[in-house]
Formats: sequence, structure tokens, C-alpha cells
Amino acid sequence: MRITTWNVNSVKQRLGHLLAFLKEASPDVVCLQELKCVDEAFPRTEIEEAGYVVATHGQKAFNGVALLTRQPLPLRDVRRGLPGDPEDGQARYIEAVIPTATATLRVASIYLPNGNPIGTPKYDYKLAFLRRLLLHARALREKEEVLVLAGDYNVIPEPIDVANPEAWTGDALFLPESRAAFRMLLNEGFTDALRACDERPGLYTFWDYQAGAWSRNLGIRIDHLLLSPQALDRLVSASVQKHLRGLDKPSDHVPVTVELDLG
DNA sequence: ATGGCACTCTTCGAGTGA
Repeated sequence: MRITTWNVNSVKQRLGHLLAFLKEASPDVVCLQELKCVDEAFPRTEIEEAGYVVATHGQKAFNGVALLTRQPLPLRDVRRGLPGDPEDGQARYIEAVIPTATATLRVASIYLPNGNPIGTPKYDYKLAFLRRLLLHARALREKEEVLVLAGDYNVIPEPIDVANPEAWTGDALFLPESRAAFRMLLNEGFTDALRACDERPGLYTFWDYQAGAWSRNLGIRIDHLLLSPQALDRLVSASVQKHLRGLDKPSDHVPVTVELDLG
């Protein structure tokens, strides 16, 4: 069972790359972020024709998340939106249950707020969203399911996860408060799947379009798959599909994939 | 040493992102 998370930075702009990735990697579950379109504009037909079941939670112009499963895996009990703030109209969370032949899997696709600039309501919203995610993750963990919380966390967990840490001092992605909130998820019993498999520096999932960040390999690691203990027990591997950043008209993020043995 | 991008839309410039 391979589960991929990918911030595509506009699913319409990235449809060609997405369809090619589905064909070459044939992941079982895909968590997409930054659709940048309403549900009606999501390229559902093309993705269904590629062999996938689709659930979306979109909004106009910004944000937007989706879950895909490779047929015949179904998506059940779809939840759209993170609990804890009925006033929150931003489409940043979708979760579903995926029953397989041998196990029941629960997966969430999450697009956490960026939070910049600090000292503004955007930063407050980021921290509030992280608190809401912590509470929801705690409630889900008590179900003791094979659970994967995947997405663009917009948090650089540790200095090892950024090429030039000094350049990110004071940025919402790297501030102690953001990192502490992410660490609280780990302290709840969730495991950062990529770090569990590879402790080396230089693992990045995002390179800015600006300033030659890609050619100079000035990346950051902000796309994460957090595993419940039951998912960690089944962890086989985790990897970054870095080559997709080198394509023509790429997303600024690349996919990250975890393989679980649900046999 | 420095500056450098790419999306969206009540679209040709501003807002957003990281």
C-alpha cells in the first residue's frame, strides 16, 4: 500500500504531471493540496479515467485538498474540514476511511496555513489550526487505527530539514512556536515517516521558484506523513520523488510517498 | 555579490504563497 502526499500548486496547471505520476508510480492513495479550484472545476473525469476514485474539498482560487484512491479501493466516511472552528471557511482538510482486503486505513490530506507574516492574524490562524489538528489527531489516535495524517504542514521540523537555517530565522515555517506545535503531534504518538526511514540531511520537499532555489538545492522539508502507532508497525519505506521538481512547469513541492505493509 | 517566480481573478495589477 503506497500513500503519496503532493502539494501540486494548482491541479489544473499540474494535471499533465499528475496524470503522468499516477501512471508511472501507481500509488494506492494520493493526498493532494493547493488545488486552487472549486469542486466543479476539479479535473475529476481525467483522474477517474486514470483509474482513481476522487473526493475533493475545494474553494475558489486558493487552498483546496483532495483524496484519490486507486480503483477498486473506495473512499468512505469522507470528512471535509477540520473540527474546532465553525467560522473557518478555508478548504484545508479532508479525511476518509479506506477499507482494504486486510485492514482499515484512515487517511487525511492537510494543507496547513503558511502563517506569514508573523504578528498578523495569518500567524494566529496557523497556530490555531495546529492546535485544532492536535486535538483532532488525539481523538483519531484513540481509535487505534492505521492512520496517516499527510500533507503540506508548512513547518520545517528541525535545522537538518533546511539547507540554510539562518535564512529562515523568524519565518513562520521555522519559528519555535510552529516547530513546537509540530513536535506536540509527535509527542502524541505520531511518527514522521520519512525521518523514521532516513536520518540524513538534505531531504527536501519544497524549493522556491525564486532565487534559483532549485538549481542551488536550497530546499526545505515541509511535506510530511505522520503515522499512528498502528501505521508505524506496518512501515516499509518512505521516499521523496525529487525528480518531479526538474520537470518543465513543476510544482514548487514534490511528492512524498510511504509504503505500508497491510498484508 | 546580487537578483532572480508562479499561481488566481469581478484580470493587465494586486493578493497570495513559502
